[in-house]
Amino acid sequence: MSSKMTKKRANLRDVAAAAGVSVATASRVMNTPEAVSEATRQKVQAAMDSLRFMPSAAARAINSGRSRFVGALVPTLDNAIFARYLSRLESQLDKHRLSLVVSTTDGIPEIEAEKARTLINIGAEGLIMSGITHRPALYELINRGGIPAIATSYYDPDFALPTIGYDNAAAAFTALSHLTGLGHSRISVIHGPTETNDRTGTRVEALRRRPDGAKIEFYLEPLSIEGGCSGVQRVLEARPDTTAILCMSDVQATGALYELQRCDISVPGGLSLLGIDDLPGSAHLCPGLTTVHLPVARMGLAAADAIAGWVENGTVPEPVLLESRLVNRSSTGRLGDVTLTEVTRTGAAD
Amino acid sequence: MSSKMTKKRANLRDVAAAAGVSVATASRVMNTPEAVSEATRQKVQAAMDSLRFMPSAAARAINSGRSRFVGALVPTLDNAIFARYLSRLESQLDKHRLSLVVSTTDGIPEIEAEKARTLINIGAEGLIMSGITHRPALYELINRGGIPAIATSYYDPDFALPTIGYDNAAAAFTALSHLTGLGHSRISVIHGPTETNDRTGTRVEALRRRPDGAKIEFYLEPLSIEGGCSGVQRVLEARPDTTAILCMSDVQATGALYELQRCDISVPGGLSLLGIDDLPGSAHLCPGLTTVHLPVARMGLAAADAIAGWVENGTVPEPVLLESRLVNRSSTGRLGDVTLTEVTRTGAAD
DNA sequence: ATGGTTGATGAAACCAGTTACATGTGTCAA
DNA sequence: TTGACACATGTAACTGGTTTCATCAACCAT
Repeated sequence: MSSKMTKKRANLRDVAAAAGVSVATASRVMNTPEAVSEATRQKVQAAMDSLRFMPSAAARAINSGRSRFVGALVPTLDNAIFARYLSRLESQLDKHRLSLVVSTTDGIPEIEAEKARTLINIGAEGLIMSGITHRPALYELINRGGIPAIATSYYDPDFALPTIGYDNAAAAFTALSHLTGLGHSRISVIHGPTETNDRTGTRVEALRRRPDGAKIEFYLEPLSIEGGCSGVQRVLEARPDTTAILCMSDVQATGALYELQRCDISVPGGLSLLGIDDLPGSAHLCPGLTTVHLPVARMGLAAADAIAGWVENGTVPEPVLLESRLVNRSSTGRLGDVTLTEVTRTGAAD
Repeated sequence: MSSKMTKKRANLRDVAAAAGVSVATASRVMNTPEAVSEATRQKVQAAMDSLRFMPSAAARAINSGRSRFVGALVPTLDNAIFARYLSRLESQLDKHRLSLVVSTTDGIPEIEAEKARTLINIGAEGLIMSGITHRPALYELINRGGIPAIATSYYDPDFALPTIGYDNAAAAFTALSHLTGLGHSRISVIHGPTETNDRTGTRVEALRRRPDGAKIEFYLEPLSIEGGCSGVQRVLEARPDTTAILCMSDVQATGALYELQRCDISVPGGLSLLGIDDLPGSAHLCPGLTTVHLPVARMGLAAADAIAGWVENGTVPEPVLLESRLVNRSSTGRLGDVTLTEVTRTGAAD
């Protein structure tokens, strides 16, 4: 055994001692090398290399008060809509030299609050949440720490936190209007949980309040392809005179389309199908899914800028409303009409 | 103006002073409350509440030497295969009370090295990378800091770092064998970049070395739906006698299927189509995409356990080989045969 | 020759916690 | 009555950097 088996990672004191300088000088070599003479710089550099010195992130953070990362809370990563959003969020945060910690909540408020606590415990400088419905404990946490926090996927200028998102009620109504404009009045809506998901809740509520002359029935299903499948089964059984199915998410619409095809019901000849989200794959279903495009990439970008401005300069961001819009592909048609509408080839980039 | 506008966040000293105790006692209230008398505990707790005290993550980290988060480097979040993987990675890391920082590299080694540096700078305790081809600078970084790091999506027991993944060559060969077994011999392969992506590179190389009696031509295309579309265009132009198209990723296969349908070429009647990945949506294309299932969810789970064990106990993980397997749906058929094979309804959960 | 300025460096305080060790008090058995 | 011991608490060292301030030598203009 050698006399010194010190495996401990070298710190700045070790480096300084090895180089025969003070810790202050060693520190300067890292942060303000121009303030150190060339000879000393090289001495210290050599010591750092031979000791395999790596600065401690925690020690840095304790001085700067900065951790250089923020946390995002999303229901799931398995839905492409969130993946797309996070993708842009991460790349834009990177431009602000900020990293992204991702936490999934499964859409459960308790888990969200718990994960938010974890994010703050590990040092997140800011929080980006999904929607505006959260546990009181989460708000207390944010208030207590004065943590910059924004809510996304939902626009509400009156909300306590800055919101960056789209008008979910308008998106649902855009979808409904498209169907009623095509002559449909017996419409079945397949949607995910509304209790814990305010985006879905707002969409459903908008349709209940402004049925636009249509007779709408609602079917609650899990937010998955399978949910879309079973939703269609229920619709066909309970309401065979339905002429159009409106899914509150493209994931469910994908499942619905699959099930309709399995039942040999042509779309849009036999039944019109409409989604909300505009996933990357929705354009490539057959027929291409008509849907309401949600600008999640722009949202990721805006959210990144907003939280970055807040944590860097203390600028509390303004709410941002992003416009959703109908993407007319081939899964919807005029009532009683078999002519296909023009195909929009690929999804929009935003 | 009030006499004290001290906006600075309260620290433990402030709390201790307000409660009339020492910092040590205040600290104990947080960490070992059972070692503090009930009366003192309440005094301190009250002081913490009124001062809105929040412990500093950095100060904690500097003492414990733990940051409680690890970093993952993936090419992109936009491909569902990575989203699925990260989804499971994150949920399993959470069981180890570890958070996940996600960094995307666009498959560019320089960006990967840079982002790895950033991850370590902000304090990541471990690194989970994709594939085994990286810049020397990245290895130096890992070695210098002695940072636990594993490579995923690739199995190679001889690699310097522990690998957790599948045999990419075997996956490609499984796909090829399926096609040759159905009588196909004029096969066109559409694949993504091989220079920067060793997973794709290994798959392509495997097919070049063991063509299994087939005449294979290779078409390099971007790893996107559009890449699949243009790949099909090139195949139809350059090699119209092709009887089967093998895509090295489901994303490209999705685009290929779309383009084939646009050209009124039935699948598998006119042409067989095969993918690799088994995305959640692949089962719901029409026809359902026959593909090689890559166990990315199991991989996320294994990677989480591996890196957690390493950072918690110093246990260097063993390489893990995960089996891929063919998922036979309806996009491939016997040469000259129009009979559809049985449909596998949904993707496997792993 | 001398006062002023610049440049390089070190000593020590500081950030915000944790924790080893010391101290003091109260209880109980010998 | 005293020694032993548990319990509650305080003192101060410690984590690993950054930064302020002081020091000192070299250089330059007066």
